Amino acid sequence: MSRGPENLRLLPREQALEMLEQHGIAPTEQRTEIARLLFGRHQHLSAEQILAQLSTSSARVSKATVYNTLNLFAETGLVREVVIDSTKRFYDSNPDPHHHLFHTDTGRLEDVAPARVQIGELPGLPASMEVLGVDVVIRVGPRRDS
Amino acid sequence: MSRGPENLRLLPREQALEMLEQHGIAPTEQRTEIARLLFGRHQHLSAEQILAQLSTSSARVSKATVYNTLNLFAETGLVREVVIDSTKRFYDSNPDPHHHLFHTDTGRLEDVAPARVQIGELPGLPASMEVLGVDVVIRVGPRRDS
DNA sequence: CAGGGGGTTAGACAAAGTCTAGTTCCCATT
DNA sequence: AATGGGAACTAGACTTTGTCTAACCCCCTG
Ligand SMILES: [Mn+2]
Ligand SMILES: [Mn+2]
Ligand SMILES: [Zn+2]
Ligand SMILES: [Zn+2]
Repeated sequence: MSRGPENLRLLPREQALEMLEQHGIAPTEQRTEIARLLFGRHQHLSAEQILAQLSTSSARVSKATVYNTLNLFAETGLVREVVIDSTKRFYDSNPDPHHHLFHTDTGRLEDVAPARVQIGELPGLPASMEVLGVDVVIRVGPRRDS
Repeated sequence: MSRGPENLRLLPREQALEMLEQHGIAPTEQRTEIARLLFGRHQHLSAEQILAQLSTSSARVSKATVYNTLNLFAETGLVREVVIDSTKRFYDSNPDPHHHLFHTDTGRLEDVAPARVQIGELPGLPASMEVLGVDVVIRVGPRRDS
């Protein structure tokens, strides 16, 4: 289930700083490097993958900081946390609303345009509660001949 | 996050055996006890909760067997595995198609009628692939005043 | 120069789940 | 009756993912 380097790409430092700025996050060196890596493209990375990538690069970031930073990014809405594989959390760099196709054979996660899924109104939800998000995951896999 | 006994109820042994039978699962004592507990009502239990319940009852079942059995139940489609909190898997005894409301404050999972969730055609899905299921999770929580 | 707060770090720790090796049980064959 | 084999169960070691703790660094401010 561990996919390759996937053609690494880094967001220009300039833009990473801007993203942190807009979410009220103090722009430290480590946070900037994590943002540059994660937002270099639309992708779904686990903390483990980010940690591995950073450890090869010149920018060394500790495990604790990777986890702290990703939690911070998620809390402030900078990144979207996606839970599917029960053994791992993924961080989604695609900021637009969308859903996911989960390939059970490869463990890969693919984006799906939200237009393809329509959700009706929700029944009575207490006024004190609010909808924080709607996650739609379409699981696909090799046809199991019945 | 650990909720109480929740008014324990057991499925009659007769019916548990029938369920196992219908899914081609050999009816051992342990599997039967787990089925009786899980299917005693519509609910969402973690392996941990099942293990805890069984350890108090007269039927003693080991950790390995609880996990093995739940995996077996999920593979054969007897039970539905629901992943939300990445640190725990839930096993859903409600066999009917439905979606979930996840209360982020309590960690509780609530069933939602499958209402209108329409999936459009998925482009570029190879003929060798099939949709295994669609999971919709609506995350709700206390209104965070902004 | 002293104090304080935010941030980072290594490594200890915790929790969920898997794996291993030994055992029990059942049934079929001799 | 004895033997053999396979399926299932078990305790406990182990792995993986993520959190916590305590020390440290750095910068700012008084
Ligand atoms: Mn945003
Ligand atoms: Mn079924
Ligand atoms: Zn995505
Ligand atoms: Zn349910």
